[in-house]
Amino acid sequence: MTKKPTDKRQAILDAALKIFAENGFHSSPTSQISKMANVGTGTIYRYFENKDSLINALYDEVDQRLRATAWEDIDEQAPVRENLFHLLGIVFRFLLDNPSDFKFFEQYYNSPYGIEKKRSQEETCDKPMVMIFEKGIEQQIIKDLPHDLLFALCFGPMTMLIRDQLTGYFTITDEMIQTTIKATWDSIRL
Amino acid sequence: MTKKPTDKRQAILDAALKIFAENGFHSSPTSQISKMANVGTGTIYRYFENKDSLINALYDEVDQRLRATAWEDIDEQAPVRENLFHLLGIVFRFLLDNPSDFKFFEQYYNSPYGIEKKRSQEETCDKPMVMIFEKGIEQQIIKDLPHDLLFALCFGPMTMLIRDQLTGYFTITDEMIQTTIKATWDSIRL
Amino acid sequence: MTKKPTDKRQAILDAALKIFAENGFHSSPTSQISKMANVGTGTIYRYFENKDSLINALYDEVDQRLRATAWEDIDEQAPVRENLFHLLGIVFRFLLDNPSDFKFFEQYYNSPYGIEKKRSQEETCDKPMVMIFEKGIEQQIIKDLPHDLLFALCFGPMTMLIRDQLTGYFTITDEMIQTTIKATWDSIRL
Amino acid sequence: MTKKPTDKRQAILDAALKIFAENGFHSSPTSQISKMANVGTGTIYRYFENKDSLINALYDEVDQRLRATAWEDIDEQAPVRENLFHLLGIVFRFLLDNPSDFKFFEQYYNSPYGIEKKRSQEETCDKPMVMIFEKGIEQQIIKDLPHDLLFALCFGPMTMLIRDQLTGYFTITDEMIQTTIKATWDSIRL
DNA sequence: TATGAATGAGCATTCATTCAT
DNA sequence: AATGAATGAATGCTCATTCAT
Repeated sequence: MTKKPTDKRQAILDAALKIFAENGFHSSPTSQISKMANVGTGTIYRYFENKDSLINALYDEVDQRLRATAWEDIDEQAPVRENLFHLLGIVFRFLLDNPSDFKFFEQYYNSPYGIEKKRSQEETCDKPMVMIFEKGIEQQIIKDLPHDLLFALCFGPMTMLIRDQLTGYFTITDEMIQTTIKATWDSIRL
Repeated sequence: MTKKPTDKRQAILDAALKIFAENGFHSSPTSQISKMANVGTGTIYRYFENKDSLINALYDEVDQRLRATAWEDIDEQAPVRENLFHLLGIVFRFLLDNPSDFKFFEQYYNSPYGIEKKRSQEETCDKPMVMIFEKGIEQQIIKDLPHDLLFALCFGPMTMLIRDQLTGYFTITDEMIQTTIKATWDSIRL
Repeated sequence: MTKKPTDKRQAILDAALKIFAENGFHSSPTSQISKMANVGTGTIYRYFENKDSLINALYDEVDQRLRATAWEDIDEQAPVRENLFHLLGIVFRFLLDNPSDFKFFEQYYNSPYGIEKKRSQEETCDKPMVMIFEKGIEQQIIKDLPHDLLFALCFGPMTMLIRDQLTGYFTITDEMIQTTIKATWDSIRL
Repeated sequence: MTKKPTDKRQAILDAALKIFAENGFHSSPTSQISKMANVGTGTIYRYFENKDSLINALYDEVDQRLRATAWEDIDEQAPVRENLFHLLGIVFRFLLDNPSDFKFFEQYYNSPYGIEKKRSQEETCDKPMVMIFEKGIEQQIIKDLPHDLLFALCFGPMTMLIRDQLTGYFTITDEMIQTTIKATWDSIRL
């Protein structure tokens, strides 16, 4: 049984993610990616128009993965607070466990790519967040603030902590995760 | 009155900051920088050993600028809460008013440079933060958490909001700044 | 029939030899070499790690060529004197007929490359020389001197004459070659 | 008492000789030369039109030095053989003791400079050689060969040995010098 | 469909030379 | 006369992309 075409595409994406996360977009020659993916140099161009396309496709994939994770086990009937704690915990854990995804994301946002992409919050991992926010505001549990602000309050601290951990600055414990989520909750609760 | 040698060095740094912020390190040819700085290509290498040196020197300069701003008008005798609100407000405003500084910083941290630099929190804009944290903890006004975590809680949301604004996502109003700071305070207060 | 990959490598070596011999290593841009070889600039770097590698590979090639020539028609059973005259004649002729090889060699030895290479006499064109020397010494036909000295006595005059001829100083006739070899023989014979 | 202008010229020549001998013409920036000579970068251009001029002037100086050495203690009345042995010994020793001069010379001859200069044998260290050759031939002590050939026979072996020694290949002893001169004599004597 | 050799535009960096002081 | 900051042409090398097989 031979590889399905999808396999090559996926191998390229997987290799690209690792290499981009490690070295940055511009220090990651396509030749290195194709080598790690065990495909020919030209093959990348059969699946992606050019390097930029590959980067954007990779963003979409990582974004999908994160979104799927965020939805995981969300019980729409559960209380807002419980859902938020659950979701933040899952995302936190996911990003810590998938540092390449995190690094790629950060790089993407802080580059011309991210600016062009003009992250559309509605399309990211935040459908459930929106649901939680709206329900929380309606129930007068969460401050009535713009979603963007609530979003930044929820993910800003987490993001900064993970970045610090990845630069070797310190180690995040499970307890620290809970403490952070608790503090995050304090910042948005009414 | 003739140009001091510092002028050229500064012209290079200024040009580099703008171009790096706009295009990223790797899409910013030294030739473009020297052109914008109105100096010869070779002149950059009289002031900086190589492009990496320039980037690191630029980081130091921006860091200095931010640190100086953070210390501004801090009255050590004033209440903790007041000092924190003041400081966060100033930093928020500074980063919004100096988007190139912000973009450069973010890029730097999310690149091999930042990882090598291993941000030493004690040396950044946070001497006053440390003071505030310690005093707040001592007075049982602020949660007794690691400084790193408190730091992330203070600057994470702000950072994410500014990034969003710079990607054109929305506009941050003065009222929003105050709201954010208030929420930030809620996340760390006891 | 298509070009074998070796063709491009060889074309690069050939072009490099001519240009190096003419202008010296440092006045021979890789762009000029690639142009004369009818290949793209980057192609050089598919076959050689960098310019230094190219130079060293070229040395190996020229060395091989000379060595092969020196061995040519050597009849191990023939008398020492006959063998020596034959070999010196062949090498003399070869270097006169291949001035690029000669110039390249001289340049190589009088540069940091040659010093690093630390010419290992045993590995150059001199296996047959060693044989001749040892046999001659054993038969008490040749002076019992260090091989290095015998080597210098054999090739020093020849080298200097060829250099003079290449600088346009005068023309070496076949008779001159024979006279030189005869004199060389006189310097080492017992 | 301040430096005479000549001092600076000489300082530049001295520095250039060392640096050229060590690194080759093209790996010896004028800035490095001026630094070692303790003069300003521009100062070189007050004494020499450009780098090429400096190289040629340096050649002339080294050449003068060698010529002066060769003439040293030559007693025109002494026997040809004695004079030749004396002169070769002095030159051999000089070149061994002044490796920078030797290396510079070799580099010069094996470069486009040397070819342009078209070494005029009459102008080098060989006035005394010519005298010796002519007298020797007249007295039927030396083979009646072209001066060029006699010259190559005299200096070829010496040159090759010194080069070998400088590449670290082996060490030349005083005894070796005498042996070499003796062999050289054998090659040109009748 | 897949490959990887070949390409050449693009970039960091060097260094001979100039010229204002 | 002497200086050294400034210059920019020149060069080695990289890497995204193409295309013949």
